[in-house]
Amino acid sequence: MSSGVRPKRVTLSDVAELAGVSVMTASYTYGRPERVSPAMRERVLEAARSIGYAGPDPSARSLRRGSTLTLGVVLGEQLTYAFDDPQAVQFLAGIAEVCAERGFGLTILPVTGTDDDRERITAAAVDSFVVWTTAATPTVLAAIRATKRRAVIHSGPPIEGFTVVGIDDRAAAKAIGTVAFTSSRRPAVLSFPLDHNRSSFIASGVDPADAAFPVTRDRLEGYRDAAREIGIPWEQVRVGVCSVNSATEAESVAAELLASDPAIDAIAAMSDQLALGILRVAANHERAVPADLAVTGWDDSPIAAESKLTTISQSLRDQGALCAATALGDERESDGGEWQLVVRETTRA
Amino acid sequence: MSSGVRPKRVTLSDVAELAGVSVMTASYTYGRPERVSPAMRERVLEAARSIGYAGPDPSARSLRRGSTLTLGVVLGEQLTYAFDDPQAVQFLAGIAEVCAERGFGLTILPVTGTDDDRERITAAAVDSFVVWTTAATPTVLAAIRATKRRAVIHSGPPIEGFTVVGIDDRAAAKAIGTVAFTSSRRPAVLSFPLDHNRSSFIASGVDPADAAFPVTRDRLEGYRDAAREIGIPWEQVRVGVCSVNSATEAESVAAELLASDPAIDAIAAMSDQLALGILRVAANHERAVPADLAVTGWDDSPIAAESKLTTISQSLRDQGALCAATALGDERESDGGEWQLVVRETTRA
DNA sequence: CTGTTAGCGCTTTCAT
DNA sequence: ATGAAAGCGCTAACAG
Repeated sequence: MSSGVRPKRVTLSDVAELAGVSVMTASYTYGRPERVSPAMRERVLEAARSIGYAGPDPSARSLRRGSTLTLGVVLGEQLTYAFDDPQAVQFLAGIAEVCAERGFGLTILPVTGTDDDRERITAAAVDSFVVWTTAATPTVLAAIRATKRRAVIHSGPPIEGFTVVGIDDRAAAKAIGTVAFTSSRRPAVLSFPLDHNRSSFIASGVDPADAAFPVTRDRLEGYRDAAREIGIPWEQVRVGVCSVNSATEAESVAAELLASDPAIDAIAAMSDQLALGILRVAANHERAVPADLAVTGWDDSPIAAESKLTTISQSLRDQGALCAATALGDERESDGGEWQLVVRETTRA
Repeated sequence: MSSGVRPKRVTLSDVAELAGVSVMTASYTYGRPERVSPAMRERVLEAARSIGYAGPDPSARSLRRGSTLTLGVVLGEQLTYAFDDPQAVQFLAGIAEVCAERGFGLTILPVTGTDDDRERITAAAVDSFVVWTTAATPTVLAAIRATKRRAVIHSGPPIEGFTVVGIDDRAAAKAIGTVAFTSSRRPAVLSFPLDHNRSSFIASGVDPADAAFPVTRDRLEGYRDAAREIGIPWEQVRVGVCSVNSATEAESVAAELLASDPAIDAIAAMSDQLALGILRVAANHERAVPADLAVTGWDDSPIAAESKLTTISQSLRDQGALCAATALGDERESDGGEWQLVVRETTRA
């Protein structure tokens, strides 16, 4: 007796009847005001008000129109993680901005890694999708493809059926890797997770192809390019894999990394967060940066500026906006996002 | 010729026809698998696969069922701001968790302060709403009420038609204010914005009733209670209003506050972020904490622990979850969220 | 400017 | 276990 109180929904035809007009006139009052005379319009609205009609039912409208005016954003794993990642949040903010501008709704679709993922995606009442890189599991991609709706994926290699928006991670990694590894004999890398296992570990000669996440893979490839170019075989380069993108996590992995090989004299990290962890470890161990240890980040977040970190600048916010605009039908303007190498004081000249 | 390529949607009846069964059998295959023999089920799914049917159309389903299985979250102003506020993000994460658990979608509804707000809310295909405090403008509340759908608002005083979930801000503010102002002669407050103007300024004897945001109002009232209880008239208590919830902003307002009256020896801040700003200013001005200046925060975020800050502990994440559960129909378990006073080292014994 | 007709794609009865 | 009929609430498409 408490929850099923649906007081027999008020519909457009109730309003029309009360106002003494046809249903269409009532409909036009809401959807095409210009087709209705001001007088009629007022009469209809008055009737609506008097019986508490709040406006056309969204589902009915969507069904009839064939469009929901809503954009779906597929976010990585436990939403928890997504919201804990400042980069993801920025990305989302960019999307939200575009949606608000165009009167589009914004539906969040968490990917948990379970079977429901497929279902949750097919069940989403959205016109198109934006996929955040780390959420791009095969299951998710397949489910989205099956819906035949427009989909944009942020970053990564071309994928059949998806528009990819993002920077060229490999090229950028090569660029910053080259700076990071300048006059280094023992370069190393601090990496994002390779896949959904999210375990942290340290290894040498990690094959980028083993990374399930495209971002991770592309950046590893770029760092490898950089190492090779300065004549260091990739097999000698240690990679510390961090399970999450946080400075705390990076601290422990970086400490372990340096313990595993004290000769390491340069570490390229996949985010400023991670780089910050390295800087803390360096401070604790009295390793001079960049003299004893060169460090680079990625993202040019406020942290980077504070820490004088050499980093890659890309506005996740802008990329979010670009992804949303593309998903909503804009013709893509550029072939990918822009990026800049920002050289500060944590690398050797 | 590029966007209108709708290849004539595949519907359930196409699938049924191809499988040689009635539409209902096909429908049951998706919605009530147990009512269909495994053989039939497989035949239907096979047919679906062969013509690329991805599953029932969400809008049609919602229309028929009378429910969208989606929760709407109304977030404050420019989404930008919402996502920049770690507390809001935590709250959102809590909501997302509950939604994911129950197979509900989650639609974000930004409030921009413009007229579209009303429209965006009525047009949202959601079953119920959760409103983040700072988004609770009269327009928004009216629009939500008009939809007659269930709505939960986080924090603040009772509002007709809404369930309020949250802690008793006034009581908590009085509790922490009392600790903050212990043996203080010149207490002060660092506050959230009073309304959507979002300007920063400093004033004495601010009337809590002037605060449009319920959180701000309730906390000011609590601090006032605390001040009075120790015999200090509220009119003498300076309030520094910060335009945004960030340490940087707090730094500048706190510096100004102390400059305006160097005798200030205690500041109660409405968030740990703000308190952090005060601590920085204290450090810069060589003011010993808590001896020369007592400081309190609010939220017990990681910052608070790091800074040994006396604060109020309330899990925004839990509250998000509680709001979502309530909005989704759970009977409320408690009359409000729990909170604890966490006394650390920034206040005088 | 207003009205008529038709039906979006699905699922809830209520049969069989 | 399967099916036939009816219609959720709305708007496109066409009259008038």
